[in-house]
Amino acid sequence: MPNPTIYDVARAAGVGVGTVSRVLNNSTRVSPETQEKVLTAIRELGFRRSKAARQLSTGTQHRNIGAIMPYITPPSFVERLRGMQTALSHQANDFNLILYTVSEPKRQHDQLLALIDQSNLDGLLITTLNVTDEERELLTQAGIPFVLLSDVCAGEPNCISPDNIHGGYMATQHLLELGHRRVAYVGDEFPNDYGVPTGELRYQGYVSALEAYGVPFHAEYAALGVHGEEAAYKLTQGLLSLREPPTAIFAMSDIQAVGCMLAIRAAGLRVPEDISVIGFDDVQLSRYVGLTTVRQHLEQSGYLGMQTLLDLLSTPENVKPRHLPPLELVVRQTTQRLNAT
Amino acid sequence: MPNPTIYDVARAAGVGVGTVSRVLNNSTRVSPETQEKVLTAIRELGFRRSKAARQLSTGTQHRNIGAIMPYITPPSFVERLRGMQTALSHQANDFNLILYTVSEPKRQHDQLLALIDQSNLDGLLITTLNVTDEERELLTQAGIPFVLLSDVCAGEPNCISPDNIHGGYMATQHLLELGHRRVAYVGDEFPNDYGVPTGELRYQGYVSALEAYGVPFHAEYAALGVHGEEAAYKLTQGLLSLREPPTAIFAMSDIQAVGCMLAIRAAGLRVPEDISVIGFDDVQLSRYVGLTTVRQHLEQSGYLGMQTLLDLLSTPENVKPRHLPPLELVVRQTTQRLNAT
DNA sequence: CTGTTAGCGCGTTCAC
DNA sequence: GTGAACGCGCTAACAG
Repeated sequence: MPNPTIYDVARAAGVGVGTVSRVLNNSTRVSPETQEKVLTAIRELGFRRSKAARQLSTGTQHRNIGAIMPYITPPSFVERLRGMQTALSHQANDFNLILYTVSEPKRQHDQLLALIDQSNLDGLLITTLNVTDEERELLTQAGIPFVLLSDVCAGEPNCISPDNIHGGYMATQHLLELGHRRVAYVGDEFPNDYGVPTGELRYQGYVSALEAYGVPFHAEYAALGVHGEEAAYKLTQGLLSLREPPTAIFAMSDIQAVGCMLAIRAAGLRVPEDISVIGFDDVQLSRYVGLTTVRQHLEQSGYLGMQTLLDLLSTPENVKPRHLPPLELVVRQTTQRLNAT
Repeated sequence: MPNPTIYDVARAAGVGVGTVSRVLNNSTRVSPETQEKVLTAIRELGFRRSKAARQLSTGTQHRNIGAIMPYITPPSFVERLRGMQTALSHQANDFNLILYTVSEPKRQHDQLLALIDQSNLDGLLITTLNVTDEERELLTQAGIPFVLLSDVCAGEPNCISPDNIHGGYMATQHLLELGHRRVAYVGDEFPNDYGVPTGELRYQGYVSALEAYGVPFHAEYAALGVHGEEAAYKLTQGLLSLREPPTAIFAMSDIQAVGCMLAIRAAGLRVPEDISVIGFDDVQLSRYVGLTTVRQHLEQSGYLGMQTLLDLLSTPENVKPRHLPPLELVVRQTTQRLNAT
């Protein structure tokens, strides 16, 4: 008997199901001896009551909101997650937040299908993941409202996303304004495994800033690789070994900027005296290491995403799109004027 | 009509519930016109099918594991969370991970009760939170196995926890071995809001190391406050303004160590030339800032905690306690021999 | 105090 | 193709 029910327990204990239910909910008084009989029966059968049946019977609907993202390793994802959780605790305490990560990029589609099929979700927050039209259709068909926190949905009301092209422009502009001309870019290769163009957009911003300032683009200054600090470290080593190494680097994320700085220092050079570095995101870490960066209000984007989703759940007809504050240049200690020292 | 059912939909569409069910699962063929009728009825009524009923009927049990922690702000919590998630994706893909944070310490008990009462959980991972005997009793009574990742359960099989006293000793010992005698401690005040003695234990390690090395304890070197980088910053300022400031600081967490370093540098002093700093945890951040620390394998502790819980769920009778690797001293660039420069 | 029974909302046979 | 039953496991209201 794989899944014993209260009936099995009742039979084993020689009582009625009502009695079993009572001891389960230790509600009304049950005689100590029958209570004991029931308890032992439960133990021996390994009985565990079905949540579904309980919910159905009591009418207590559990509301679940899923948050799916590639992983929770880079701080930027965690900060968004925190924003979501905060919004939930502020506005809707009766929702569960279920965390999903994509174990493998190839499995993303299957995982999404599983989520939809299980249909256990009332809403879904999709972070930095591409969603095909077919998947959107399945989601809406399954009645699961969703909000996207990525660049694949710009302009849609259920989309929270900064202007990454502009952000890339801002970062590069900052370096150019400081007099740098040999400005390198370190970022994700594109298209990436998750089909999200964030890296490409920031790169575009980089290219167009160079153009705007009349600085010729050099392909060797564009160092693209997988995401993360380690990869950025290696890419930077490559940059440093150029016959004309850059005097400034724009890394498309703070975590990659940290990798750059580590590589620069490992090579015996100083930041910013020898090479300026600017990142992107402004995660907490950046304050600690004094990194100049472009702030994209990550936590708030999670917060707004959750708010939008809750709107979608309560008043689907009438959701006003919520907007992120504009990107901000945050100047700290890793950038300086060319030849200032 | 707040919660329309398939019956309502069927009536509105002038069909039977079976048909509605069919279009819902777009299984067997339904005539396009009736399909349309049903769809519009669904839309107009705002019908959403009950997950509970569906689960009950299909027999698909959803398995949920809860992870509750005070917050997800400090990286140490996130790293444990990541370990849990990884273990889940490795060993049991059919479990959901539901994240709970304690909005207010006072509400901790109520939130736990709500979790138990909703009884939506198959298991619970409790991180850095104190659990009273009464709460444990309620949990077991509700048939919810749980694993504790904190210091309130040392020795129990469902407990994952490092030897924090020893860790505090190790950190302090490192500083003392380097010749420091004016060794300060920066850490959480105790008892803290969440009733967890971690801070107190590390502090005990600090005190006993001093004693072992024959270094008199000075109360003014023990700087206690709320958790976090900002508080550590201020505590350090206080330490620096002493007539005999410390030459070394043991901060009970890496994040607090960062606060110390920021304060030291803001005061125009250098780390480690003027003051050595050692932290505790070895979160990712610490590698980036070159912090000397005591590694407690946070991610792995989340991983082991989840494994233990899964054991508890599958073979309750036969769970072998899982052990964390021993604490490790990780020497980087924020500590040096007294007067070495 | 305790056994019995009627739903909870949906999926799924069955006959039609 | 479609409607009408039954059952999923549990709670609650009702008799006893």
